[in-house]
Amino acid sequence: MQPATSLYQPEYRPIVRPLSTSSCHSCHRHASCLAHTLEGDELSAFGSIVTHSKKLKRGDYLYRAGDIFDTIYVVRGGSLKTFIIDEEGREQILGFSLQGDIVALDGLFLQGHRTTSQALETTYVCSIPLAAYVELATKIPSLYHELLAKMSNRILEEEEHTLMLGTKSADQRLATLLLNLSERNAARGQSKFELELNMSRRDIGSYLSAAVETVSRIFTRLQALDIIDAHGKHVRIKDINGLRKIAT
Amino acid sequence: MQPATSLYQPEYRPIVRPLSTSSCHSCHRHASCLAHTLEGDELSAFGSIVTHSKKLKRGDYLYRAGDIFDTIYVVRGGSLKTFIIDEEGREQILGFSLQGDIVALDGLFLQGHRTTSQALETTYVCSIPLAAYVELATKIPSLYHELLAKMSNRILEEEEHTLMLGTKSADQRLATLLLNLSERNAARGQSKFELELNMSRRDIGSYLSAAVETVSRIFTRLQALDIIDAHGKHVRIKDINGLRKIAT
DNA sequence: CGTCCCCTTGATGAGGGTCAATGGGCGTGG
DNA sequence: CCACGCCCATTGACCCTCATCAAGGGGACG
Repeated sequence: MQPATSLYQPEYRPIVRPLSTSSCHSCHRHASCLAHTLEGDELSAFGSIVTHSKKLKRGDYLYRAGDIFDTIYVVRGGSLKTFIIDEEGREQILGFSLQGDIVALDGLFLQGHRTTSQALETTYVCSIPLAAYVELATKIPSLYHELLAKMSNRILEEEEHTLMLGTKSADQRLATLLLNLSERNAARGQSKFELELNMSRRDIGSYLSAAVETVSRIFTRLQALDIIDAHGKHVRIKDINGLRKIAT
Repeated sequence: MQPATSLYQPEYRPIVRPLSTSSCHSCHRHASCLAHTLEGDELSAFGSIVTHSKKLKRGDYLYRAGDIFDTIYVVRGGSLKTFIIDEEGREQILGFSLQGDIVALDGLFLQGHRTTSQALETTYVCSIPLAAYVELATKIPSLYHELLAKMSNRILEEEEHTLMLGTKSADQRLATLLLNLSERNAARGQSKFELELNMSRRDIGSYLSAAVETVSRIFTRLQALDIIDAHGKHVRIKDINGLRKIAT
């Protein structure tokens, strides 16, 4: 397996969908957004409290531990990593947020953010001020339900993450992550087999609770088994069933 | 360190508070309950939708994976373990719920429970039907906020769990768990130094992602260091600062 | 009273962490 | 525009933490 190189030209280019205008009406992503049950006036009201397309460059923070929690974000394009740091400075990546994901659900109504969220590439988000959301929700109760459902789902996600860390070997964990990213790609109408890993190997290691070296070795191993084809950030899944077998 | 024995008579007995009557008004625990901001009529209205003191015996299930999600529970007394099982039957304990804890926040408004919750001892819970809660919340919006805050907190808890699993050694993890249980005891007005571990060593191992044998050995080690005094389920913390040092 | 599970302890080995070294890309500043 | 320094990714060597296997004692429960 080669190291990443800028000389390598992948045949594959991710589909870049046009960014929506500033209206929620025209946003083709609102099926995954908090607004997905809304129509007409309600959608307009919702749209009017949303700030569209805040832009982050790679490395920019969406929010940081200690920040006041006053905004919910929806990823419009790009990706983020969210992590938490303990008293000794040890860092644990909790998840990667892709297009359509809701970010920043911990700390709601509490003392502020405990986690930090950072862009992995140029990223666009919609910002929904919490106060306005809550006020609107008193008129449109389904907004409360949406938020509760998203949070419930976030709990489930983190529980699955714990399950993975607690019960699977490093190989299984990496395979599981690749499959997860593949599924999320597919759910967004993109390729199941072509992944752009904008996070570093170190980030992947942190998410999986494995050392960078271990991650690197497993990539090499998967490549040797002809299950994936990895060139730096770009990974092609060549044998998804083989990958599933390893993930189990 | 001795194995658990029924002949051993601990000097310590947990404080058993009297169970509340069927009214939320007289419940001294509602500071930690979803009702904690309510007073007067609102509290009465809340109380009227709650079924008080459902009783579970050790081993009984509060709910199981696959069950429809229609009720939120608050632990009134006793304790529960909540776990998740993967496709291969591997089990991961996600947490232990003590008096005052809200149980069953994953699966809300989704397809049902993914996890299973089981009593570790004789346990009493209040049951709050979700539909009635939501209806009442449209009149008392603070109920929505309470629930959102609890869920947000649950996300944070699980994130801290992930952080612990990902960054700490087995010794650190067990010490961290003991300190956590100690703090939660203290928050409920009970002893910081006397713990009743109603879960098995295997359960502790699962929660910490460690083998039973490892857990047992660490208990022995902590005992040898004169940091704890463990007799089966009963554990006395003799040197909480020593324990903190190990947990770091 | 037998069976099963829980807890503990010992012996052994493997999975994966750590250390070290190499090569390449990229951002910064001169 | 180039050079330097830094970070990223990979690979090899080594070793430590912890899982696994095995065995024994004790209690709970039918």
